[in-house]
Amino acid sequence: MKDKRTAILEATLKLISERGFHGTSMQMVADIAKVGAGTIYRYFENKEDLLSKLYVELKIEFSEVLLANYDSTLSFRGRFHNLWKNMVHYSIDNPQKTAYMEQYTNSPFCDHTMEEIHKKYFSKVANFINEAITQEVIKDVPIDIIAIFTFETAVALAKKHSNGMINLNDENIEIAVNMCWDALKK
Amino acid sequence: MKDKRTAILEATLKLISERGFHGTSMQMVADIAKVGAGTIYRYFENKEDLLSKLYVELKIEFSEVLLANYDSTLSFRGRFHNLWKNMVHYSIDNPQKTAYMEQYTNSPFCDHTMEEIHKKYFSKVANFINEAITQEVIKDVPIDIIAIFTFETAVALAKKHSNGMINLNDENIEIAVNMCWDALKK
DNA sequence: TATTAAAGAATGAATGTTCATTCCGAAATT
DNA sequence: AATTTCGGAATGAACATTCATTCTTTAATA
Repeated sequence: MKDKRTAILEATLKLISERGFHGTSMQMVADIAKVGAGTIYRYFENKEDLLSKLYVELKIEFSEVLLANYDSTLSFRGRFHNLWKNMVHYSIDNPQKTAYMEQYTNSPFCDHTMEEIHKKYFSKVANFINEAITQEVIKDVPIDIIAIFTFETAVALAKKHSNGMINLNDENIEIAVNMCWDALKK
Repeated sequence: MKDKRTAILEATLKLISERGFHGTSMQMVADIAKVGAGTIYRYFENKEDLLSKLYVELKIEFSEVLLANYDSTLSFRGRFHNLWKNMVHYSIDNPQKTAYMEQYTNSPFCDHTMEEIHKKYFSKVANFINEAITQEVIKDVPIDIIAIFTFETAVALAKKHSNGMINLNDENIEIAVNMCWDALKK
């Protein structure tokens, strides 16, 4: 039988991605997780702790996906294409996780504590970018600006796809990744 | 003395941008607006209605800012630069409004009703983009993809600036708008 | 048997909303 | 001009409900 902590996290993800923070009570989480309400407090300090732990776990998973097929024999452009497409495919395939992360990021829950988490888990991606800058393959621009053009566009595209507002088929993904690369390349 | 409806909207903006939906009660709004709690319900059906009306008003204001200095004698590139910079400057100068809109967009409050609102108020911007596509100045790509590369990057940059995570000085803005144009141009 | 885990009813604080009442300016009446 | 009447805007205490969290009891485990 599934571990209760995991069941609680999965229930939280499902409920909050569909109904938002304000629309999700601890009782609902307990019901969906098929767990007593009090049990949640054996695994998490309180609601805020639960939300924050879930966010961090999702971000770590996300950061690992990005470099899943990293291949240093490829050109920077090739590696970037892989990384970017990984991001889009993950976001499309996991709409609830994407919605949750976006919601959390834009809430006051997400304080400056999270910056360190981001720095820590995305350090390899940062190294890759910095290397590309050093080798004058992409523009010499503050890395946070590069990150925005890379991450935000991919996630936003996937969100709009999940909303049914655009159709992100392979052709459109190819178009988009090339637009992104055009923005970055020297 | 300031009109009460406006006072309520301003209080809501301030509180929710700082404390989020869940952290803002109607009583708090009433206190900040210096209004009785019941008075809110003379102007808005309920909390959801208040949040939605505020969002629509902000979006309309935003859409008007974009084309404030529209000048059809300029090149497409020139017009795009103006539009994009308007967006960034507005987002930087109005961090609370930006935070509120982002929070609302990523919440389940924001349903498909809002799509029509967006379509309506951003139609002039859409016309501009479509014209640029027709004249083969920018890539022939679904307009929603263009929109994401334009809007999301600008707003995300401004948000990170307001967080203190990057410093969006004039130089960086110039860099960023050029990156954006590189993504779009044919 | 002793210890830990789980459950879910109980609790008290907080929330959105309502509604009986007050207030205020303008019109009507004297 | 002075007084009364009137309408609706504004109020905020009161209400039912919901919520996060705690507590007590029961079950499982070693």
